[in-house]
Amino acid sequence: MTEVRQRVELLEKNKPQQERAKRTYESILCAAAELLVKVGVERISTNLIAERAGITVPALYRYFPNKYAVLHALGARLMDSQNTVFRQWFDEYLGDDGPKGLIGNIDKLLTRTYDVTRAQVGGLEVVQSLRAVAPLQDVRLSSHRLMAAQFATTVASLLERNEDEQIRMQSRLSIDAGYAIVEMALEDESLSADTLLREGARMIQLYWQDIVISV
Amino acid sequence: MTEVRQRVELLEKNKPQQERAKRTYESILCAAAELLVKVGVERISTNLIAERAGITVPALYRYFPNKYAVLHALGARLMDSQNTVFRQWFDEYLGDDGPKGLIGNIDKLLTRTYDVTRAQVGGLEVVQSLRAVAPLQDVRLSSHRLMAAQFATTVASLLERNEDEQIRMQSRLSIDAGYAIVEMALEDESLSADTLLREGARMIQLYWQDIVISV
DNA sequence: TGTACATCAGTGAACGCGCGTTCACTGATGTAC
DNA sequence: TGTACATCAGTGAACGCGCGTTCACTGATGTAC
Repeated sequence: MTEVRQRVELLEKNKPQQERAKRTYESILCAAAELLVKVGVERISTNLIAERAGITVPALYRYFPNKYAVLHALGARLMDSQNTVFRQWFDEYLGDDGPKGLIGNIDKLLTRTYDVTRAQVGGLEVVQSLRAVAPLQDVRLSSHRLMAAQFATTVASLLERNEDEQIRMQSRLSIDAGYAIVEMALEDESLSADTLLREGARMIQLYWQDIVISV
Repeated sequence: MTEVRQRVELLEKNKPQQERAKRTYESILCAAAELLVKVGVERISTNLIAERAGITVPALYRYFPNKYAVLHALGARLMDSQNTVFRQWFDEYLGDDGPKGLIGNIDKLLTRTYDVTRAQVGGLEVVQSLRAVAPLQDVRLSSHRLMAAQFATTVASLLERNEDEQIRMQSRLSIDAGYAIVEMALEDESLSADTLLREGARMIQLYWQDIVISV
């Protein structure tokens, strides 16, 4: 999605420095998250955000150039949480017995990712917006690419295999499948998140067992 | 996602009857699809759609009560195509040797779904909008539920197993995983769609081989 | 400890614009006779 | 084959409203002396 469409400034303007300003900044992000749930991406506006945050619109413009920058900040924060979860999981289960520690504990990763996304107000809506709004797509994509790269490098070295195109692709596929399963569990409330995540993890696990065996 | 948020009328108003009206109707859907690509869900409007379709706004209101109804029609049409692809694949590969015909040919299903989605202008953007816009979410969910139900019923009977909660969930998981992989191939152009779909199909296939064995 | 002052933070008011929506209307189509 | 007429399809003009954005301004905070 490197195509151009509409270029939009996503960089934030002034950083909040004083205590009061930091509270304002947070209340903007918080209001935006709530509105994402309440009215959706298609209806959210700087006016609505400022009103809900209890400030005037020019105060919002002090920190963000437009609504996309607000969503960007919100998305970047969530991707950060997810990356952190991944890194912690990775460090925790990367044992001495090759890639088995990782492959055998994918359910933990999915569950923790589910929990951390669910914990943030509007977590699911943020992810969906990152997907649907073109200027924000790179936030999600580069997060996934980062994790996939880390996974690929480590697993390749554990298997004493070259880190080739194939294993990078397999890693990326697994990362995205994992997130798709988490999103599915969040989207469809008629399903049991628990069993869904467990089965989803099993699917990815079986895939990697097959890859490992065939080496 | 049965929560209320904003209720929006999605039913279409007058059906086009005359030849000219059918062309108008089509040009509305076509313009909407193009605009979804060009400006995104957050910016699309009845004004823009009418302008691009070469008609005036009241003409659009003759057929649709609002922009959500237009997106709904667009989404329903795509889901229909995907359902048709699924049904055809299902009938084609449902052989006499149990579920092997289906399980062994998941790559065909993914490829055809990819092709049909790619063929529609704004196909990916439509799917992403169905996800991100709350009043439209049921279109996608019920499509996936339908396919999952069909798959579950058939596979359960082929395995001479009860169609219980578990096999329904496993079917649903597979359906959604499949679509996630197709969307991934459409989203990230830096990946080879071909190999991605093949590997993704293999992941789902290994999952079902394991389910079949454990009976 | 007190205060003057620089800088940071937020306000009120205003703007032009595109949005969704509706109205009474004109024009196009198709068919009954 | 021609035409009158009912119905279908699309128009032009208008509306109030919320949007994004900017301005000169007031008020709050923190610190140098």
